[in-house]
Formats: sequence, structure tokens, C-alpha cells
Amino acid sequence: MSTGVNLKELAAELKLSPSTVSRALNDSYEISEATKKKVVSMAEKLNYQPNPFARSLRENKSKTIAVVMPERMSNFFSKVIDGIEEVTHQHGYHLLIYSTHEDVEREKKILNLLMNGRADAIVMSVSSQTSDISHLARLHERGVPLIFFDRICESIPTTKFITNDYESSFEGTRHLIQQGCRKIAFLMLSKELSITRERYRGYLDALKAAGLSPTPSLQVTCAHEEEKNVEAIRNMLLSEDRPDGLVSSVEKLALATYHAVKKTDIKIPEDLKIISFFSNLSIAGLLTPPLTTITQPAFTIGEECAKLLIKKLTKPRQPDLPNQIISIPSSITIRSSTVVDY
Amino acid sequence: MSTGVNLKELAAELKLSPSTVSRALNDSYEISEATKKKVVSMAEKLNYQPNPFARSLRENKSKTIAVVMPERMSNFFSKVIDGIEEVTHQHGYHLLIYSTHEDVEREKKILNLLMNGRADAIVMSVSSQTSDISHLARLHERGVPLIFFDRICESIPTTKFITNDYESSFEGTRHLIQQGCRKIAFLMLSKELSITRERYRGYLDALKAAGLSPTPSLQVTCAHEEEKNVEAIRNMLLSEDRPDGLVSSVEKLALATYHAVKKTDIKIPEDLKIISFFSNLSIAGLLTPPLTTITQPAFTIGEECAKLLIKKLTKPRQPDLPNQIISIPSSITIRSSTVVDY
DNA sequence: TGAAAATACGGAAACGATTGCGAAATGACT
DNA sequence: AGTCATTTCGCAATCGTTTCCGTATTTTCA
Repeated sequence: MSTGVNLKELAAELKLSPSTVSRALNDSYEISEATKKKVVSMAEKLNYQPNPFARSLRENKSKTIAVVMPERMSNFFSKVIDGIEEVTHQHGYHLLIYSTHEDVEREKKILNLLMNGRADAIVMSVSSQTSDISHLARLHERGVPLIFFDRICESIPTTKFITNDYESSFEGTRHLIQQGCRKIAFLMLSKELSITRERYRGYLDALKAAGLSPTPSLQVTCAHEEEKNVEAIRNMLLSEDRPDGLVSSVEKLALATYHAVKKTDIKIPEDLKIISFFSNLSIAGLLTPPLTTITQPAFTIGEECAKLLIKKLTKPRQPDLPNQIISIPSSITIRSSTVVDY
Repeated sequence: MSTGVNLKELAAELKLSPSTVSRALNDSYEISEATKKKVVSMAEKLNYQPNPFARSLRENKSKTIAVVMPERMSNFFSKVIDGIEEVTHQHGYHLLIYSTHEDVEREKKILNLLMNGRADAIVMSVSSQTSDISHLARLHERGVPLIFFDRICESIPTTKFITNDYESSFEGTRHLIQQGCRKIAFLMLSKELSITRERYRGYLDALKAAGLSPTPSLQVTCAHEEEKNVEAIRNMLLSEDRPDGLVSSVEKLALATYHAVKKTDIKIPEDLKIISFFSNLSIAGLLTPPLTTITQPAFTIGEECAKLLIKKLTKPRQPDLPNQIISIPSSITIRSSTVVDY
């Protein structure tokens, strides 16, 4: 197909052996400067491109990192990947990107495909369906460097990058309480998710700290279909126990809430104050009213994941990825959705 | 590193030769059903995973497709990739994804990295800076299957997938005129872009068809920095020649316009009617007022790109990708940003 | 029954790079 | 001049597959 010159042909052209040419191109000390120059210039002239598979086969590494995430249509994940790419690109690494579409079966399939060394390492955020983690454990035991971010898997002994989920959620909830909310709803995806657990805990603790008790009917676990979520949220907002405040643990549920509110005559922030984990700042400012956000450091999380992996992959004898959770703080940006007359 | 069993070890375990095992796993007619069964079950037992690089080296194909696009933080591109993935995943292909960040130098670097066969094919949408296309031409001449979508490169003889840019823009502009607009602004990225040219032409022709003449100061070419764009748009909106209608040729400039309008006392749609090429329907409905959109069939575009490539890559002796432009129509969804009292 | 054909498998080369080891050429030193 | 170290390069093995051959065994059929 798209085959240019290979090492042997390049060597023949130069009347040298392939080994010499290889060493020259890799700047080996065994080759004289004179021949190095000749080789390099001829390589440029013929536009020689080393075959990545021959190299990968020989060196047993692919210069490729896989990213596995639950969805692509999310500003948060896009930014994380931008962060990863920023770092890895500088080191000549390529990015294989997979979306599980929140489907654990698909997640298993993808990880199985990654068991054969196609990627040197994996960065992942688990699907909301993931409770059985044997597929992740197997991969880790096999020795593939594995890093989690955001939606982590605590029981696998490796490095995880998150934001300060508990504290942010606590602070966000406290902010609502300070604004006068007494009945605060909480929206979440699957309770299996690490982020759900931590953010939920922060929410509960903030309520408790204020002497408030949570209302079960205001704690809505959502699914994947946007329309159903909107409907469930709307019902909750119009129920007997209607809330006066709402914490959304993920971006898309905040949008669903705005959609739900549009179908009612509820006024934000007068009747209902909203805060959400959210990464799309441009959109947050354009919502009506502008949304108070817990802004996750998405790009930085991506960068940190990549930096750690690059260190592990490029330095000679690195230890295993340490079993620790690294937290990068979010920042709360107050907008009109939580403050009257902001 | 993460090395499981290989073919030789598997063969030794079965007391067979590697060639036999290979053939058995590939379901060759030369192998008896009995030994096939034995081989397959042993392979499963030992969790044998063929080395993808050895295979790629031997077969000269990687089962990988590269996607190169200008940015990741865009609903349109995310959806296109979802469409591509949907098709390619079923055929066991992997996706290498690159963002050029609208930087032509980076685009060149990326395409250079793809010259060595790392990907069996490339799906791309060019950056807004791209005018010199020699890097694309070289790749195509080298024989790498190359497909363009959305932001295409007409002069390279291959298949391109777009939406009906001209017609949609014409219709969108006509819609504004029908709603009473007489001075209609047009927002665009670089004039080099195919989508800019076509959408601009549709806009101009619609004006002409209505007997209106375009106002040069209302045609704003934007850059990459959101804040500058907002400022430029605001100045235009407040100028002497202020428009009463606006066509945005891309998603992010519509958002920039909403930001700009927020800083003025302009009322949409009373003072200014807005229509935009836009893919994020959920957001379009949440803007205030909801945005009338020209909705591009992003997912379908991705699917079609992938289907064509898969056909080319998996069928035995396929011809070159035909030099044609395939247009998949957008649909206009009218919302309140263009109709008073909608 | 004997020759031809079909079946089932193994040996070895090939894909394109890297690298340990050996060897020729050059220079240094006594 | 002869020995030895240094520089510079080539030979061949290797990574894990696939596949072209060749071959041994069995089947077919006149």
C-alpha cells in the first residue's frame, strides 16, 4: 500500500548496511559524524519513515496510550483529553480513544482489545454501569499501566486523579444553605460511581452540619436517556416535597434540570437555586439564569495523568504507579442561579 | 511488560507447530475440525492474544483509522466521531484521534506522523489556517486512503462528505428575510475554509434573490480566541450599520454572539434575529431565547465516512476512493431566536 | 491393487526494525 | 616494526505473526 522506502533500501542507496544506517539514525556513538550526516540527509531526501510496527514488535512498546471514557459529548471529558494530548503529543505518543457509552459490556470488550499491548498504558474513567471490576483488575495484574480519573475504581492499587469531590460538594451545598435553601435536592448518575458516592457524602454532611435532614424523594438517580431524566426531574420539582435548592453532581443533569424547569413556572433562583459540577464555562454563562458552577480542573487532570504516565513510560526503571488518590481542587463560581439579584 | 503467551508457546503446549496453530485460529480449510477445536479451547484457556504489531508488520495493515479534526470541544465533531466509532468498532477497527487546535503547523506534524502506515486510513477536517495543502496532497499521493468531512479540501481527488452548506445557508438567510430582516450580518471563521465559502455564497445569493445588497462591515471574520470574537461581534452589533439579522456559519460563533448580545440591550428576536449552523440541540433549546438552528447530520456524516472506508479496507480489490462530494442535508429547526412570539 | 488426488500438518522465509558480537581498518605506543 | 587499543562498520539473530512450500498420510477410483 503506502510503502515508502525502508531501512534496507535506504542502506542500499547509501552503500551501507542496515545496521549502520539504523545506528546512524538513532545517533549511536559507534557511528562517525561523517556517515551520520550522509545517512540523515539521504533519509530526508528519500523521506524515510521507520515502520512503527517493526519497531513496536522489536521494542515491545507502541508509543500509544489508550483513553477510555464513558461518553464523548461532554465538555469535561473533551477537556481532559485535550490535557492528555497536550503532554503526550510532545513526547511523540499517540492517543487511541474509546467511548464506552456508559455500557459496561462495551467497556469490557474495549479493555479486552487492549490486553495485547496495543497501548503502552491506559487512562480511564469507568462507565456508570461498572460494578464488577474483574476486567479492570485483570488488565492491571497483567502489568499494563492503568490510571483512573474522575470516575475511579478504588480497589485497584494504582494512581487515581480526581477533584476534591467531597469538599466541593460540601461547599456547594453549604452555599445553597447560606442562600436560604432548606430543602435541597441531589441529582446523580449511578450510585456505583465513585464521584456519586463522594459528592453525595459531601451533600449529606453539609445538610447535617446545618441541622437539616435529607428528603429521600429529592434524591434522584438518573439514567442515560435525556428525556426520561428531564421528566423525572420535573416530577420531582413539582412534587409535594418540592425543593428550594438543587445540587447536580454532573454536567448533563444540570442541563436536564434547566429543561425541566422550562416546562414549569418555577423561577430560578427565586423558587429554586441550582448549583452543579460543570466544566463548560461558556455555556454556564449563557444559561438563563447563568449557572453557579463547581468548575472541575479538567484540562489539568488530563495533564497530570499524562505527565505521570510519560514519566513511567520513558524513564528507565520506574516503580509501579503508586496506589494513591491525587486530588486537584475545583473552584466554585457563583452566578445568578443561586443568588437573587446577583 | 504485559506479555502473555505467544503463538509459539501455545503451539508447544499443544504439541503442534506454530503454523498449524495460526491456521487453526484463522479457521483455515487445511486444518481438521478436531484440531481446530483443541487449539481454540487451549487458546481460550491460556487467554492467548495475538500480538497486533507482529500481525500489522506481516499483513501491512493496522486495523486502525486516524481522525484529524480542528478541535475537540465541539458538539459537531464529537458527534461525527461517535458516528465513525459506531461503524468502525463493529469491524474491529481502532481510532487514533488528533486535534490540530486550528493550527496548520500542528496539522502538518500530525499528518507526517501518519505517513508511515500507523493508520490504514485517515478521516479529516482541515484547520481554519490551512491554505497550503501540500502535506495533504503528499499523503494522498502516497496512497493512504484519505477522506474529508465538513471542512474539505476540494483539490484533492478523493471522497468528501459535507452537508448541503450552500442550500442550508441560502434557506437560513431566506428565513431571516421572510421574518423581516433587511440588514443581515454573517459570521465566519477563515475564508479559506470550504464551509465558509459555501455558506457565504448561500448567504449572498439569498440576499441577492431578495434584492438586498450585503453590507461589508457586517461580515465578520473571526479568530480562535473567544473573547476577541465576542468583542468584535459586539462592536459590529453596536455599529452605525447595525444588523437586524445574523447568520452564524459555525456553532461557536453563535455562542459568542449570545455572549456579545448579553453585554448590550439588544433584544432577540425583536431587534436581532439569529440563525446558526449548530449541532448541540440540547443547548440550542436552553439558550435565551432558544436558537433557530441549521442542524447538521453530524452522526450520519461520521457513519458514512466510516462505512466507505470500511468497504475500501475490508473488501479485496477495491478501486480508489471516488473523487466526489457527497452531501447529506441539514434540517432547519425554527425556534424563538428568529420569530417574534414563537 | 496401484496411481492419483485429497487431507493434515511442519519447516522456513518474510515483514522491517534494533542490537550483541565479531572483524577490519586506523592510530598509538614501546 | 610489532602489539594493542580504538574507531567504525557488517553479520546475523530477534520480536510474533502469516504463508509459501514440501511431505507424510489417507482416501478415491479405475
